[in-house]
Amino acid sequence: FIYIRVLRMRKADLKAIAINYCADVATADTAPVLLDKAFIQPALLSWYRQNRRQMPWRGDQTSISPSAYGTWISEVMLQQTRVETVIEYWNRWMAVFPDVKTLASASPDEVNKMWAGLGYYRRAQMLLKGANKVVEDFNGVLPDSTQELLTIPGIGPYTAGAIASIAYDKAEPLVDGNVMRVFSRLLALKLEVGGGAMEKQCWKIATDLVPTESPGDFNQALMELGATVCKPTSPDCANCPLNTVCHAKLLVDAARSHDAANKTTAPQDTPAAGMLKLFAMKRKLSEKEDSFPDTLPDTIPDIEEIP
DNA sequence: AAGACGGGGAC
DNA sequence: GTCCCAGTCTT
Repeated sequence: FIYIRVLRMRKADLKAIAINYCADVATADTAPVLLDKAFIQPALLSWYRQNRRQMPWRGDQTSISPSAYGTWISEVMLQQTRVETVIEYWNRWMAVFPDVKTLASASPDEVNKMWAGLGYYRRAQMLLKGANKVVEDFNGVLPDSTQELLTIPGIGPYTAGAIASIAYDKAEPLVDGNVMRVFSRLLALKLEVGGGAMEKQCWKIATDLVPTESPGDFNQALMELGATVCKPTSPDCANCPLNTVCHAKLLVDAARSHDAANKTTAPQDTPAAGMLKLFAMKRKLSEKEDSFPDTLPDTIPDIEEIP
């Protein structure tokens, strides 16, 4: 793998290597060749088991035992909504609608009442429609294949992957905002953030990366990493289990070492901030023309958008 | 491919 | 005030 080669170089050579390397990654059509699965999978799983947050749908601090139904409810509630907000709603919901059949027999008003304050109210009605479909078409049992899950109202690609992997232990991938951010940094993807190509590439990577063993924990680890370490702003690279194989961090470190060697003033104050600024530079370059400069600029442009 | 859908926390 | 979040459905 390229990064191993780079890490063995003398610091003085890092700048040039980083520039070439950046170009390599940028033009790579398929990211999987750059993935060190043998390292990433166990590292992420190990980190997750020691650092995961407590959530009732994971069986923490609740008498409700984890179920596919409970996972479904949690995943729908979590769409565009923060974990801390969802916890109390999930607990209340599960107390009133403990299983698929109870939910299916509820009225739209009862469902709305339990959803009040969560936002995106269409989700609640979709959940009700979905419960009815599960009762009618799947004998009251949430199916375990992504293909079947996708036929249920309110369940899209992300939620289908989440239920299949987390509740049914299937090696199915999943991609959400967290995963896209983690991948964009881990592999220094030079793709427009939020664009269709970006998302497509991330699904490809996720599919290649998800392990047969503990796929649910792995997928949750990826999201948990994005939520607590590889955050949108000020990522905590020092405590990241993947910081030795992160392409973005490599590039930032190279830029910093270039600054140190040339006695230029590093525009970034922390590795984290530097990473984000370097990415901003990449964005600007890719928008102008699809090429990289011969030398890194002495000052990195202000960030416009964070990957 | 783009727009709608909600409310709350972070900066 | 602005941006973003464990997305999905509908033009």
